[in-house]
Amino acid sequence: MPACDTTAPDTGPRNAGLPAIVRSSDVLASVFAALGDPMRLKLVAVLCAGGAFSIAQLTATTDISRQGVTKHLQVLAQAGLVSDVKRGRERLWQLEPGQIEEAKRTLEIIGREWDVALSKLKAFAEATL
Amino acid sequence: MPACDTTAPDTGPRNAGLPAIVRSSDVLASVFAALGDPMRLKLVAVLCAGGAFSIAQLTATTDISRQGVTKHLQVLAQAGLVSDVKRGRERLWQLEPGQIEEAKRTLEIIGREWDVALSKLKAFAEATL
DNA sequence: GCCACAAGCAACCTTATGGTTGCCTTTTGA
DNA sequence: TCAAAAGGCAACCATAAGGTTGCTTGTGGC
Repeated sequence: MPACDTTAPDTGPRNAGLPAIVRSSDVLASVFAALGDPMRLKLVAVLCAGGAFSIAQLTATTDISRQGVTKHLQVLAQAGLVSDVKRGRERLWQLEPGQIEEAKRTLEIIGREWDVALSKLKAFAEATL
Repeated sequence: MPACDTTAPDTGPRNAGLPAIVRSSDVLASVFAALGDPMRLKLVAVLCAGGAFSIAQLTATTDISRQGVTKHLQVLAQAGLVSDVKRGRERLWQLEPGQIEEAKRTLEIIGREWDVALSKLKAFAEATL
């Protein structure tokens, strides 16, 4: 897969102040991708509501197999959204809110930039009318 | 273990006060999934920085084919993140910030719930020491 | 020491996804 | 009026993703 570099060609929509979003887009995309599945979203919701749970406990809240849950947890872990701790013969999973904060901040930036762009567009339209 | 069962009267993580997240999880997941790809994230960044662009213009900012860009735009559109307007022989795409706001709000909720859960856990731990 | 429970590993299957190419339709403008 | 630009449609390909089953390993309790 192409690495999606930060400097776009100058033709067309030049990167007029492209937000820092694009720079770390791979990490960020992996976070969004991890949240982009109903089952994982549910697991996150369960974890964020409860604290730390074992795989068996988490599996009980779903209707898929334990292995399925494990795979989802690994996806979430790889995106840095959850972390695990071994305790005895079980492994407890809990939320790691850092990346969630990061993702939230990105969405804030997008929204803000968009507002700026919109107002510029509007000003331009009014000026040329 | 689930710490102090203030609201959760059961063994596992039953739907103990699951946030409203889960209800509309499918729509929400599709939004996150749409953002969960570096190329689409870049397209969103370009759109949010610039206003409205044609497919050809957007393609010029990437290194994939026009058809590839079209597919990505359709994914974004299906998630409600962008919308299009036909103008002459070209089709202009622009951001639709509603769903982005929604996603941001969800992440806020997750973060908040998690804080609450954490403080409960902490209180419990301190009480039993 | 032994049994049962929690989890890990690995193979496998099916479908979705990201990307391509080739060709057709619509619109523009000289 | 007709060539070229913008885009749509459809087929195709490779690989990743979601899920399963079966078996092995590790731990705890009696």
